[in-house]
Amino acid sequence: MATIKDVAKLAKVSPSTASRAMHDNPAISQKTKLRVWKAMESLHYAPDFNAQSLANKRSNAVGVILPVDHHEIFTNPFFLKVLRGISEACYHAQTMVNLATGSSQAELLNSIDIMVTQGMIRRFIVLYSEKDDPILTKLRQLNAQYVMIGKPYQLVNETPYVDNDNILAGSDAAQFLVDHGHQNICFVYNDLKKMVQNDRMLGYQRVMMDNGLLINSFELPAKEYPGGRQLIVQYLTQHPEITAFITVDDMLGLRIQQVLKSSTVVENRDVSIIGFNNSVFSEAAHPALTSVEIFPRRLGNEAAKIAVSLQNEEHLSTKLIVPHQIIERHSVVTM
Amino acid sequence: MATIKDVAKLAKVSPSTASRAMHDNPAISQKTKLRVWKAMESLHYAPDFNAQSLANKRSNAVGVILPVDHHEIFTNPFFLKVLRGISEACYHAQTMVNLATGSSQAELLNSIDIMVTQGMIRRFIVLYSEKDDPILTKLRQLNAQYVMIGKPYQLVNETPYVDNDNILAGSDAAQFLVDHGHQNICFVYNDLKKMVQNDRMLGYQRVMMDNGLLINSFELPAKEYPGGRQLIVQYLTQHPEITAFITVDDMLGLRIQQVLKSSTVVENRDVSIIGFNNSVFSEAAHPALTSVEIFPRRLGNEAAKIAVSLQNEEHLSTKLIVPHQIIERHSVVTM
DNA sequence: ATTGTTAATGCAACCGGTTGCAAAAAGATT
DNA sequence: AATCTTTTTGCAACCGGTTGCATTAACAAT
Repeated sequence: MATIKDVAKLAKVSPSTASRAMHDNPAISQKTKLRVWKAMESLHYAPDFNAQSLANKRSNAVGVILPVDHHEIFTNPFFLKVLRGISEACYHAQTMVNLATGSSQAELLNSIDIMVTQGMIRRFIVLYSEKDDPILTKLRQLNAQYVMIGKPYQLVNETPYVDNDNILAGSDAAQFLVDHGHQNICFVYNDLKKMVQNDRMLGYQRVMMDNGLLINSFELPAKEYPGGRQLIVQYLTQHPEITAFITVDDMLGLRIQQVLKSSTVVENRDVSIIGFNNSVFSEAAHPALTSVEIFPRRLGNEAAKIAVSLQNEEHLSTKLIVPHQIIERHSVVTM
Repeated sequence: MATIKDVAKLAKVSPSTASRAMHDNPAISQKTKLRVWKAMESLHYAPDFNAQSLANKRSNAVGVILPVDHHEIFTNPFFLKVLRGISEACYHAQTMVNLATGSSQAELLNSIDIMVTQGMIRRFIVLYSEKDDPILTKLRQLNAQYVMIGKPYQLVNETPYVDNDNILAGSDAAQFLVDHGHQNICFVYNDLKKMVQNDRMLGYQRVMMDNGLLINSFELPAKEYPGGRQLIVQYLTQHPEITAFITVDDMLGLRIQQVLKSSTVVENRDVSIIGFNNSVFSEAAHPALTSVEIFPRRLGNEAAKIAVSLQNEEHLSTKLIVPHQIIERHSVVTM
């Protein structure tokens, strides 16, 4: 591997000049810059990552923070898609991607601490947003920059983020059902601390109110996985008026669908379902699930682009809204 | 942040002694070691990651290589689970996890090159195994160490890997069907260059031959996603004798299931299905898919443990076989 | 005590970059 | 030609660790 000294030698300048030329420092004359660039080229020079981080006291890697997953549930393909998007953007930005590690919240917090204090990583992408997240407190306390995927709960204006317009998406889903003649629609969620879920619910509520319809919601807690069958049957029997569900993730929709198909108690009940995330599996379901595509890869990609451009102390709060799109399949029928 | 000089000062030794004490170098006396350790403790000292990498010319991060995904298909939750396992192990080993980036094979190759030559990352975990993979050639050429998840195609004996016994898993799946009275069983795959698929097929074949049964296989190529419906219908009509499928991934099974349920052409045909990977969605299907659980998190975890313990030039080739388990649900019926 | 051996420590250079500041070069002014 | 400005460059220190080798301390043997 060529070092900057090799470059300097070849260009007949000092290493410091080579370094400055490399960074297009205005103090260096055009002539020598060209010489240095040529030398870099011909030696296939690329700066050493660690040396640079050490000298700059700041690495140009971004940290990626996945939600801790308590119950093996959130092996949701969504995150993998997001990761692909991040990976793509970081490739083009010549930036390394570092996964925060750990399997509990405490471990994750510690991991982030290490990444910042020992690894000099100062920019993070947080792949989710939930209320009162200690991770964010930690990041702020460490003086690290971060972009979120999902709308922040606090400091909305100061935090750069990329998100779908989940309120709108929730409205659209609800409106879609209303347009198909449904009046008794239930919103199914998981954990309202997650901002996505919260926002989608808000959107749903707005449409219901605008149409003078009753609001129904049903929590199918993460802990209930993979059971929850009981809960679903119970809800269905207690609410015979419900003709449609909006589920905050396709998986919940799929579970309801399964219960509907397999439980004798609620047999022959025709219930429509619209989910979110357009997971590959919703397509394989029968009937194939109508779902809201939220373009996770794009979310990741944009988030990463923002992350790599984050300046040191500067708190510019870019926001970017990625569109969503209802993918119509067969799980919603007209009343 | 405390540096090693602060530690040295506090322990009244030179930085070199502090460094050696920290690494438990036998040249340092027990007395001073204790003094240094105490100092480290009280200053909450932890070595700077980049400085260490620079001085050692080797970082203690591991690189993670996901398969390139050509058609947005392999957003398989499998990989996310593996990642969780890796993340967990690396946390405990105080090792950073670096994702190789890029969205094409060429980009990935380049990314790996950069990680090694500029980032000094020398240990990788390759999350898949396929025949004639240029990624491996690159890794070898860069003199990097790697662990694979999945049995290597070449250099089986020299390459450390963790895998399920996929031949056995394939056999078990086939035997399971045979035990349920099936004789005409078809093996459905995606891409036989993937070693998992290849091995499972081998296992399947062995059982069929041992039982004097005919071997049938059916390729449902990745490119056909999300279509392939035609292909499935075609296969089913051309092979009326088939009563059961083994699919190399649950998703393929789910797709066949869907076709069976929704196509009038093949209506009323009772076909059993057993899949692999026990994805969350197979449970939500109707009938719930019987599937082979391969414990991806464990695979990732073990692979990471091996990766972090990989010595510099040494080619010890640990192998580790993670058990599998058939999760019996309702998609296989007795003939 | 003196010398020989071995164990324990420190000096100084190095890893590959960056940067403040002084020095040299180039250009402008008288 | 001498002096003053303004550009352009290089010296040397630094980032925070590691390590070969010389040095010193400790101990044993005579």
